[in-house]
Amino acid sequence: MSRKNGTCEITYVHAARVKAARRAIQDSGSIFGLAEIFKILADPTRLKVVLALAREELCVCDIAALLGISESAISHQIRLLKSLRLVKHRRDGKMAYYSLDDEHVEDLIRVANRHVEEYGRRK
Amino acid sequence: MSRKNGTCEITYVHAARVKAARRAIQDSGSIFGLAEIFKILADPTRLKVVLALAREELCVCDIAALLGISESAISHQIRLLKSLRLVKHRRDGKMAYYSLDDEHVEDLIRVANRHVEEYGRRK
DNA sequence: TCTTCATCTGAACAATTGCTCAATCGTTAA
DNA sequence: TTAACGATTGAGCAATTGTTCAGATGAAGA
Repeated sequence: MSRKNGTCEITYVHAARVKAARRAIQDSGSIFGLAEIFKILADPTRLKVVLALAREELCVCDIAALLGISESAISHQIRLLKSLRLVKHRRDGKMAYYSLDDEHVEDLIRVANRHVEEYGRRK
Repeated sequence: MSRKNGTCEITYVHAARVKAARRAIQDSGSIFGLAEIFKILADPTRLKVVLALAREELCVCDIAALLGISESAISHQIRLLKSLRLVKHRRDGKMAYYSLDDEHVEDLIRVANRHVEEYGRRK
């Protein structure tokens, strides 16, 4: 247990616990990748787009009208969703049709919803 | 189907689909609440804190040392985690011990990890 | 009491984010 | 080729975010 000038008297107050915790972090895959997938679902607009595309194949135009946001904004967001492979697209003439391309995202939203409901209940 | 000057010729190109999509969005609970829970997991530091606390009860000092970040930063982040009731604390003299206070978060991380692995595999 | 130390807080900062605007691309039809 | 139009892109912006710094708070021991 080494010293760390100024701050905590001892670097690790509970060395064994810290070691186990470090293990837990290392064992859980790519932290950065995890944060990335949560980050993309962390915005209400993107979340709505994902929910909409989980149900129906839609064009940018429809999504923009549905959410009351510019087509440009939707296009920007869809680009992000595509970069994480959450969404796939199909071209048909001038239009591009988007749909969900991931079987885990809906599970993710379902589980998150359970937390939200639980949180509200025990407030 | 009304007109929307300048942009899309018709507000909804596919009215029926848009209606179903709107339903899907409305049915899925509180979008804002969902985004909030995803947002709190969207940062690598907080994710590490959550993973660590899921395994071991730790003090701010330990977490800061473990992650190589200032105790102040950890304290700020833990405050956020407490505000969403993901983390609970216990006082013992001068020290405060934190631990996970949510049974859904680990599931959430598990499902997200599945996506990350899947994404990597089919790259 | 006074000091120490773990923790917390608020201000400030750089970095990031989500949007709008304007311009451009790519496909279709005249 | 030209015009129309859905979609895309990049610049610019206001707002938000994660961190550091300095100071405050609160509990334990001298």
